[in-house]
Amino acid sequence: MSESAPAPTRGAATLDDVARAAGVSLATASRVLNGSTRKVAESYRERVEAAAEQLGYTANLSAQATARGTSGIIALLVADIADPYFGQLASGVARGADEAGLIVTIAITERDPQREVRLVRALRGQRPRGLILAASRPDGPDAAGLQTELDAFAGMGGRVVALGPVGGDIRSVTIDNRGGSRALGAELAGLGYREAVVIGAAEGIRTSDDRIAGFTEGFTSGGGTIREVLRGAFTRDAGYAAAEDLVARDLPSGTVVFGISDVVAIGIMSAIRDAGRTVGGDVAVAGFDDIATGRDIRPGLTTVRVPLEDLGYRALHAAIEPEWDAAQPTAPLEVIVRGSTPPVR
Amino acid sequence: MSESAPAPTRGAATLDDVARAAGVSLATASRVLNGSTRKVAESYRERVEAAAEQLGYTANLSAQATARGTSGIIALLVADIADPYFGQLASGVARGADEAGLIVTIAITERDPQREVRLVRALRGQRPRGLILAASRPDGPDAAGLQTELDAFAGMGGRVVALGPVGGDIRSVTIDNRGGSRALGAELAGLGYREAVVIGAAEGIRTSDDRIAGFTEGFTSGGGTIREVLRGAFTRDAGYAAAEDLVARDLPSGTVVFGISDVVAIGIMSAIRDAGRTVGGDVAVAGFDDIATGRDIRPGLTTVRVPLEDLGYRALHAAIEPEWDAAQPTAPLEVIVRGSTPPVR
DNA sequence: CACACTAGGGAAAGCGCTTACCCACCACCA
DNA sequence: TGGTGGTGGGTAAGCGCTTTCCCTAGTGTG
Repeated sequence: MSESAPAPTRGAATLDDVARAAGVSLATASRVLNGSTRKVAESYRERVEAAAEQLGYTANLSAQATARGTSGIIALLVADIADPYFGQLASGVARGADEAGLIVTIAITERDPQREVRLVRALRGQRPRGLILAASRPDGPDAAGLQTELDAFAGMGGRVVALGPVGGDIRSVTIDNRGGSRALGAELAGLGYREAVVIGAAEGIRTSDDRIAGFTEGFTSGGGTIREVLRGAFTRDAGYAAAEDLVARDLPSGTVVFGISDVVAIGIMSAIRDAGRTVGGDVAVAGFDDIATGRDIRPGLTTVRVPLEDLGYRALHAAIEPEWDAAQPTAPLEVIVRGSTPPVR
Repeated sequence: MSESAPAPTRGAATLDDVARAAGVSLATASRVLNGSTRKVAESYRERVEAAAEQLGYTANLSAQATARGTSGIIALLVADIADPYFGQLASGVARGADEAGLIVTIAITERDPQREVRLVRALRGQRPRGLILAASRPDGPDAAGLQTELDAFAGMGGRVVALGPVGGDIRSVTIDNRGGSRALGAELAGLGYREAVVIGAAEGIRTSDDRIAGFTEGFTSGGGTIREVLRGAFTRDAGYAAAEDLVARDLPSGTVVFGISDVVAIGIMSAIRDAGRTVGGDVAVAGFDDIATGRDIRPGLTTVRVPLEDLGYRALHAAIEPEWDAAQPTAPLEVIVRGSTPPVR
């Protein structure tokens, strides 16, 4: 009688164990279990499969990667995985990777450019097939160091994909930040708003700059005025702090505050309320991204819908597809007006 | 003069390249760069380090894992990374892993038990040092299959850590779901509520069952009555759907609805509002977990604070520490009363 | 019936590392 | 001056796979 427990006594079953159990050579076992162009006779195939099943064999991916010289790994670099923006993005990446039979490893930059450089270097050790950079990087002093690492990465055969436009021959998945916020600005002007304050991230961060520029274009061409542009970061707390300051100084009723992202906008809303003002009729607020939360807060947050999950999915594909159409249709953005920006009566 | 560009022309620099460039043996280079108990003379060390730097060498982790027979990888299994609950948890895991110099790979179960089993098996291929199961699994029909995979995993030398109590010799990081919700129930009864409806996940899901039981104890012992327990899942949409149904049928003003988790509670709040009712004075709502969003919605969501980030961090340590005190002090839970459950006047 | 071919299994040479194990060399001591 | 231990570098044997070659059979052809 044969053992029915698939448990090898010590350690994991190796291909060698399987081959021995099936009474075939290592080569044949490999061909059957881990794919090959070579055909294997049905009778052998069955024996190998049975043995593998019996031993609970799973190929050792590290060894496989060493032997093949390439590794089914996709590395994903995000600023903060607890942030819903990155969460949704990661979700799309994970889905795509799963479909393609790839594994995703994740690393957190904590928005620290130096840390980002270190992480890219460390991740290189895995010899990933692709590296997806979702962390927004300023084009600051560490950009050179990053570029060096990315070059090394690419020189190693890995593909780098960035979210947002970048220089070099790096593939990137972009959204029309400028156009989206222009449409938002225009829409708000159309609703009757005439005064706006923008709360953005630090100058030099491309996404932030683009959104600010677009919003300004749209809002002013619709007849509005940008009273002020404050700088913070892409976080809820930065939005809160900036808005707190704003309210304390001077924030006339009827003003609309544009937070560079929904996360920021949500912080802004809280600050406004904590200061005893109300969001909507008194102070209007708008964001960008359309994270899930925006739907559930009251009033609902006016924003620009970004297909984040889809973006992650596309980034994954940009990382694995041999050919890549750089001029690929960028996902359409859509302005979503909710209660946080009621029409000015 | 020496090259200043650290770019190897083709492929990544190997340890062999470094050794050759430094004029030392492979063994010495390995000892210098990748740690060893053996000492290496300063002069050699310097030469090796210079060569490595010069070539932009980074150890190939796959090869290292194959040779060492162990892999600095921690696998994390979550139901949905876009869900803030798992996002915060993952954040803690990532932080701990980073501190320990480990890499985390993430996989998404999509709450599908069969998929979970498949994923555990696939993840085994990486021969991870540890596997953290954060997906809530029902003790359903697939439990046996999962257990088999987990045993195989453990038999391979990997450590399995589950969030929430489990059988077997699996380490687990738990929180006092029952005690927390008991306290919440008591608190709500103390605020004057007398009628409650609970919206939980499917029967058999431990976390849900514990929270329901605890809440029931606390609320009834405070003089309240549980009118009804509805079943859904740990998602916003499930909460929404259940509450929608509830409101349509019959939901007297003054009732408090306890959502098994904040995510569910947030769905409940939206459904209540979309039905034209108001949250707070009319229908009260409470949740569990204290995800970040709960702070920013209005009224604020009454909940039980769970240190999610910390939980993830502890799970990571449970996975890597050789010794593990199962009876470790479980993080204290704290009831947080916010505007969604005003005192009954 | 001899002669190409064409499967298709197996032996063995890697892949990039780690790590016994061996050994030359240099004190140090009696 | 001849042991006798450290030190510390190098050699080579793996780790678990993949893949190139080689080689034996089986097949079809004139």
